[in-house]
Amino acid sequence: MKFAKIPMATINRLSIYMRTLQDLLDEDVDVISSERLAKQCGVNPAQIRKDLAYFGEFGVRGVGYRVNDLVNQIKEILGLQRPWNLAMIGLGNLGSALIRHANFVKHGYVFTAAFDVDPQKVGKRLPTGLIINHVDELEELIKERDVHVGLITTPASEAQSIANQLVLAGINGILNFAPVQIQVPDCCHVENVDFTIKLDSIAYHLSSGV
Amino acid sequence: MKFAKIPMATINRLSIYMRTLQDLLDEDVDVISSERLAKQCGVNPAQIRKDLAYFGEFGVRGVGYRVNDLVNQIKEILGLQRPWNLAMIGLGNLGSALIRHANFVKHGYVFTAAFDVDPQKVGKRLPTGLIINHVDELEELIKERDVHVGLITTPASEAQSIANQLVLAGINGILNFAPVQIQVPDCCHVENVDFTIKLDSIAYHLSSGV
DNA sequence: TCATTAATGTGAATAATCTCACATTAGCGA
DNA sequence: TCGCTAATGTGAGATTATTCACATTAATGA
Ligand SMILES: NC(=O)c1ccc[n+]([C@@H]2O[C@H](COP(=O)([O-])OP(=O)(O)OC[C@H]3O[C@@H](n4cnc5c(N)ncnc54)[C@H](O)[C@@H]3O)[C@@H](O)[C@H]2O)c1
Ligand SMILES: NC(=O)c1ccc[n+]([C@@H]2O[C@H](COP(=O)([O-])OP(=O)(O)OC[C@H]3O[C@@H](n4cnc5c(N)ncnc54)[C@H](O)[C@@H]3O)[C@@H](O)[C@H]2O)c1
Repeated sequence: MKFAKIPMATINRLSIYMRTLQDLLDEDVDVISSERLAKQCGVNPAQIRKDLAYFGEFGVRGVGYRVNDLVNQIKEILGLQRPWNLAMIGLGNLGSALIRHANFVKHGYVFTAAFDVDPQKVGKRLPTGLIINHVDELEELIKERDVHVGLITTPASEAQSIANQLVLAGINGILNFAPVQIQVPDCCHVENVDFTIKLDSIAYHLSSGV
Repeated sequence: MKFAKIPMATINRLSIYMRTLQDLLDEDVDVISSERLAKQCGVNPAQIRKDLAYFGEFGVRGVGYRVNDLVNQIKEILGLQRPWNLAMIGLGNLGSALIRHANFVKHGYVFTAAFDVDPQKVGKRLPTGLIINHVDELEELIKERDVHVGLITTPASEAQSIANQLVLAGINGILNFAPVQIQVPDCCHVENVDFTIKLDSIAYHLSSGV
């Protein structure tokens, strides 16, 4: 089953499996079957086995998966055995809430740069110790601090312009929180986060006969 | 094409179309073809036509779609022609950032209740004027204020317990920001928001040969 | 050592989703 | 009025994703 094209959905599920497995580790669970893991993750057991089968054989037949090993295997698959450096662009309500959130560090993501245009904010030191720089210094600092991924939390009107600057600075991954579709060259991978889409989906389900 | 089962993916895309169309309205665009809209939304033109075809015929052959009409049609489909009342549970970093965000109101979502357990927070008035109540009063106030959807922004350890309380209070829709899979009866629709999954996906793409 | 067992790994079947290609039709101008 | 044009609406086909079902195999204990 090697070298097949990997479904995007598989990659996303691997993240979910990993989080659940990490919780299980905290509860001192050593081994888990695809059936039990599936129940906790809300998926089909065969789905888990198939997802993993794209990358190798990680289980023990008749036994299940060793939780600790599987976490490491999934980290390896996703490229999370190394730290990733992040830059936040836009330190408003959302950007500030995100950057102080401990969960990122826990998963190997480190903010090594933060940018804004507001003179009130530029120069300030964040709780993490990081200093907010002016967006004019974006290209220089992104290269200097080896930033891999940019998080856009500016107003929507600025998002495309920021994306352009990030691409110019050599960034290949963007997590965009602004509610616009940004255009980038193929070399750059964009993921969008938009909560209101999820709310709309709930509204639809509540309206249309549940 | 009526009365077919509607793909979940279609519902999510309708939200995206709607946002893009609203932007177009602001730019005084009256009419748009599926081709142009598709480009802006990053999808296939036939996809848009098919998505809309599940619900009726909204375009004009040879011309395109009237932007204003289509926005209204999509709102109708998604159940957004009426306001939805939200409750935020957990007014920490994330909850506070979200509740002061103007975008929700713009899309017809109104926070009518906010809950926490922290004595420092309970009783305080938010910028919107809403007062934070103790989570003990959750059931009572949710019924009283006709809340339809609950947003969980408590620590992960509390999320399941809050979900249980929301269900007991009669809530049928939950937007969960805590990084755990919560279990609810079928009558309740849950959507999860987890940014780190998106980051993992970016990490995967950056690692595996781009 | 070898049968038993339990849960994996996977080919095949099914289901869901997307894309193509084109017949259809509203609007427009001659 | 009628033909032309441009873009919709949609059946059929292609693709992608999920689930089933079972052959396979590591561990265990008699
Ligand atoms: N806050 C939320 O809960 C929330 C929810 C969903 C989406 N969003 C989106 O996230 C984005 C940020 O939301 P927010 O509530 O934090 O807004 P905000 O206004 O509080 O913050 C925006 C920040 O971006 C800075 N900024 C503006 N232009 C800039 C530029 N060119 N370069 C760098 N920085 C710049 C501003 O100075 C400000 O600090 C918006 O696009 C919003 O729609 C926010
Ligand atoms: N902040 C982020 O950027 C971010 C990002 C991703 C996910 N999340 C998740 O969102 C959740 C909240 O994150 P945060 O950074 O705002 O945390 P936080 O600690 O700042 O806020 C949590 C709030 O919940 C309240 N709370 C605790 N128990 C409660 C209960 N039983 N009932 C009601 N309120 C209760 C606390 O008093 C606090 O105000 C966490 O699950 C976190 O993992 C946060």
